[in-house]
Order: sequence, then structure tokens, then C-alpha cells
Amino acid sequence: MRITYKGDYALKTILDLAVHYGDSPVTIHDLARRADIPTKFLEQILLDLKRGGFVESRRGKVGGYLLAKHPAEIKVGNVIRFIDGPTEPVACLEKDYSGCQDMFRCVFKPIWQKINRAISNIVDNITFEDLIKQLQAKKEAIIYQI
Amino acid sequence: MRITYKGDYALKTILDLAVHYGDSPVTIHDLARRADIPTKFLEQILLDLKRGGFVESRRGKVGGYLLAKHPAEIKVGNVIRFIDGPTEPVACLEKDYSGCQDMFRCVFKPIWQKINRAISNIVDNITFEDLIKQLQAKKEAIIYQI
DNA sequence: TACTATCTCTATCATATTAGTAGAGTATAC
DNA sequence: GTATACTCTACTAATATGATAGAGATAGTA
Repeated sequence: MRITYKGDYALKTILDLAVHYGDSPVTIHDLARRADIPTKFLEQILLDLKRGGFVESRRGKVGGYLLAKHPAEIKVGNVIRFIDGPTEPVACLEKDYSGCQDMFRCVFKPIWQKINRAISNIVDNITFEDLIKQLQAKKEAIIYQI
Repeated sequence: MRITYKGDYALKTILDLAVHYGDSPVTIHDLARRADIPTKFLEQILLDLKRGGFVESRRGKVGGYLLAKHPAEIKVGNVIRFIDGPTEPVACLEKDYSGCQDMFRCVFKPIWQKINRAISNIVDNITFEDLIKQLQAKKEAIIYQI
């Protein structure tokens, strides 16, 4: 698995929308500015995320984007798999792979499976609600420092 | 981290050489045939592996390749990091990264670090001696079936 | 010495992916 | 009816991937 810029941008965008969950829509412009993402690139990512059911949109004035579900319902794994593809480290672990032709690869397969399980175990156990809590804890720590 | 064909080929080749550790050199031709790797592509991979200190070569007749170290001294992680690059899932974890400019990414960083540790924990704890033992166990299981 | 099997090295290439950019079109609030 | 915002399709530059091509160097042996 490799996290691309697109995946990274998507995660940051979802987190931003999660922070503003329940508020009025957030514009692409604001999302792009706050996370330092090229606006036109973010447009495409948001359309993808909309098709994936992660966000909703409102057109026209006072339009923008909204999170389609509660932050607790969206896991980090959902977003990166949707944007960056499977988390498997090799193609032979993915669905509808025809199988190993040679016995050498089969010795390595359990390794990739182990890695795959480890990754899934991490990304499928963190929701955006968890991340918001961490953000708040971080903010409080900074205030405490001052 | 993503395992490329090159990395996969390198691992299979090292394993083949590990199986023949202590024997006479193995030719590129035999390695390519046994693991079904394009010969000319394998040539390049073997040159890389030689530069990386994993294999040694003998030229001329009765030439070929030999494992440069004992199979117990080579870990899966050594080979894939050398061939496919760092196992980190994102660039911000790699060495000499300038640091996070925005606070959003920082919330995700611990996730990538966790994944990175999990992967390292797996690939740095399997040597090619371990793999040979697994191969032998598999062979015996097959014989037992017959 | 000549031959041949083997490794060595550099260049080239086709395809896919990544990270964008461009521009015209559509909907909505005021 | 106009400004603001999302929508959609196409295009592009750079890089990585997975090879292929061909000339060269070395070592054993007849």
C-alpha cells in the first residue's frame, strides 16, 4: 500500500468536513486553502468522494460540501481504500487473482497476508471521530503550553 | 509500501540462491527459468543485488551467481528495501523530510508510523533460512499426501 | 590460440500512474 | 439576472515500471 497525495488530500478534506459536521456547507475554496491543496485537484477529489458516498454537496450561493455520515461512521481505511485502492502490498492478495503458478511466490504470500492484516487492523480501527478527539487533545495541549 | 515485480523477482531469486547455498554457481538462465522471470530483466536485478552485497558472481564457463552471505543473515526486509525502496507508506516518514507544514497531516502521521512499525516488524523478522525451512516443510507435506 | 558460455553495462522503449491544469457547463440564492 | 458555487470532461508533464536490445568483458577448455 502506498498513500498518494490524492489519498492524503482526501483524508485531510474528510477530517476538515468532520470538524465542521453539523455546520453549514464548506466551500472547496476554504477546504483547499486550509489544507493547502490545489483547488482544481481538490474539485476532482471531492467529486470522487461524493460518488463514494462520503460527502454531499449543495450548489449555488451558500453552497459547499458536507460530510454525508457521522464522523464516527467513517474509518480511515474506508477513505484510503476508496481513493488509493486496495491496501494489499502485492497484486496476488487482491480479489480475482488467478493463483500462484510457482511455488516460490507461495512462500512469500503468507508474509504479504500478514502485512495486509496488520495494515487493515490499523486503518479499520480509526474513525474520524477518533481523529477529531486527537485534534482537540492536541489543541488543549498547545493552549496549556501558553 | 508496494512490492513491485522487480522486488518479487529479487526475493524469489535470493530464495533460489539460498536453497543452493554452498553449491556451485547458478546461472541467470536457470534462475530465470525456474522462477519464470524474463532473463534480460533478471540480469539487471542480479547486477543490482550484486551491488547491494547480496550476491556474488563468477564469470565464464561454470560461472553464475552465489549468495554472498549465509541465508540466515539475509532478511526479507533487507532485500525489498534495497530493491523497492523504503517500506514507509508515505513520504513524510522517510529520512530528511522537512516536516509537516499543516496540522491536519500531523493527525495522520501516527497512523503511518504505526503501519510502518508493523511492516518492519514482519519483514525484519524473517530470514531466508526461515523461508527454506518453510519450503522443506511444505515439500514434506506434499510427499506425505502422496 | 580459438571458441563458447557466462556475466556486464548502457541505452532504449511502451505503458501506466500520479499530480496536476484548463475550460466550459449547471444550479441556486439573492 | 447575476454572482457564487459545484460539475464534468479533456488534456498534460513528469516519473515509475517492466521490460527489450545489443555490444562488450572474462574464464574455462579443446
